Amino acid sequence: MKDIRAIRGMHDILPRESNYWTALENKLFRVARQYGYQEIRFPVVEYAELFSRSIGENTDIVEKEMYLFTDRSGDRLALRPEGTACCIRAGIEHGLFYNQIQRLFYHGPMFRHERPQRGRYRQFHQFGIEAYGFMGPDIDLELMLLAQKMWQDLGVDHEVVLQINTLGNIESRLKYRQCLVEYFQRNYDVLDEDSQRRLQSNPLRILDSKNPSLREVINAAPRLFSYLDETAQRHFDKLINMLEQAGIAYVINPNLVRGLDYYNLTVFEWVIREQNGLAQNAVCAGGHYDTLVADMGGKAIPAIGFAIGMERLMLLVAKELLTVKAKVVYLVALGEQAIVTAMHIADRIRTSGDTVVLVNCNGGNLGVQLKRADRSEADIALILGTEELAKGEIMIKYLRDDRPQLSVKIDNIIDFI
RNA sequence: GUGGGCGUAGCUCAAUAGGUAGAGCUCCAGAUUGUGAUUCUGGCUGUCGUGGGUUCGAUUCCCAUCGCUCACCCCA
Repeated sequence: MKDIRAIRGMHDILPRESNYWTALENKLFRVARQYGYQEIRFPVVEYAELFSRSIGENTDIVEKEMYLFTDRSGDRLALRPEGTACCIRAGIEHGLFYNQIQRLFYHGPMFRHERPQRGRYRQFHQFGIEAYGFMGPDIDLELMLLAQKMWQDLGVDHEVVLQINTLGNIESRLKYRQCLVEYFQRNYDVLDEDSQRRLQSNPLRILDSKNPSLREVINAAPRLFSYLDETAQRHFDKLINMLEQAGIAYVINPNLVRGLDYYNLTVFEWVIREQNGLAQNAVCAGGHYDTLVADMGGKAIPAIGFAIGMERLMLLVAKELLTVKAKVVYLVALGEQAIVTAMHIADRIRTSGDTVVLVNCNGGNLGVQLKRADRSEADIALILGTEELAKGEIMIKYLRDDRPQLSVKIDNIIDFI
C-alpha cells in the first residue's frame, strides 16, 4: 500500500515547533486583549456562497483556490479561505452588530489551493483583528498602533514597514477603474501577458505588478487620489495627520491594492523590509470594509480589520527568544516498589508549582535513567532507589551545576526544587 | 495553472566515468554490575521516491510518474 502522507501544502507542527507556535499565539492574544479585543471562534467549514458573496465572485481565491465540496446532504461547502467573512456571518447571526460596537480577534487555519512555496501554504494560519461600528480614522490608528505593539513585543518592529493607501468609496473606485482600463488599453502593447489578463479580471492589480519593465507605464497611469471624493480625502488626510502625531513610520503606496473586493477607504500592509529571498513580503494586511456587513444581510455598520500571516511572521521572529524554558525535574525510580512512590512524589511537585516533572518509565539501571534525565534537558534528577525508599529519603542530583548531590526526607522534597 | 532545482539510513549529507552503498548525528550495548553530560570500543537501520526502457548487469544512463522545494501567478 502506498504510504499515506500529509496533503500537499499542509504541514504537521512537531513538538519543538509547536512550542514556538503556542508562544507566538499567546503574545498576540495578550496584546489584543490589552486593547480590549475579545476572541471569537467560528467553524472551519461554511457554505461556499458565504465566500463567493463577500470576497468577490471574480477573485482568484474564489475562482480557483477554494476547497469546495458537497456534503452528504447535498450542500455546497467550503473550507474557509479567510476569516472576515466568517466573522461577519457569525456576528450577524448572533446580533453582535445590532446597534453595537465590537472589538474581536480570531485565529486559526485557513485553506487555499495554491501552489505552495516559502511563506505560502494550502493550510496556513491567520490571526485576525476585527472592529465593527467604528467610522475611523481613529479606529484605523488604533489598529495600526495595535499591530505595531505586536511587532514590538515580538522584537520584529525593525523588520517590517507600514504601507498605506486609500481606495476611496466604491463609486469613485469604479469611476477610477474605468479610466484606468481605458489608459491601459491605450498602452496595451506595453503590458505583459499577466497584466493584459488582469485588465479583464482586476485592473487595479496591474499597479501592483512586480515586472520592472512596466514601471514606466504604471507610474504614468492615472492616480486614484485624483478621483477621491471629499469624505475619503478627509478620512485619509486625518489618518496621515494622526500617524504623524503618533510617531508611526509609514509609506504611502498608491499602488497598494488589496486582492479582495470588499475593501474601501484605508487599506494597509505591513511588509518585510529585507526580503531575504522571500517572495511573499506581506506579513499583515487589512483595511476598511464598511459596506460588507450590510452586503451580507446585516444592519449597515462600518468595519475594519487586518489579518496576520502566522507562517510569515514566524519566519521573522527569533524563535528561541519566544519561549521560556520551564524547570524540569527527572525522577529516577529504581525497582518496582519505587515507581508508584515516584509517581506520587512527582504529582506533589507538579501541584506546588510550574515545574515539569518526568517520571522514568521503561525501567533501566541508574546509568540508563540518568542518561535519559540528561537527554530530557532536566535541571535536577531525583533518585528514588531501594536504599532511599527504606530511609524515607530521596536523592537530589543537580545536572546543570556543581552543587553536590544530597539526600533529603521525601516529605521535604518541595523545599529543594 | 506555468517554469527551475532536488529525491540515497529516523535526521544532515557523501559515493559509484554502469559491478546492488557509506559518514556524522540519533539510538542500543559495553569499558564504568547505584551516578548522566566528555572519551573509547562494538552494534542496529536502507525495496538508493515509484514504474518502465537500454544493458550480461542500473542507485548511476534514458523516458514517464509521484513527491518535495523555489520562483511566477495570486495572496496572509
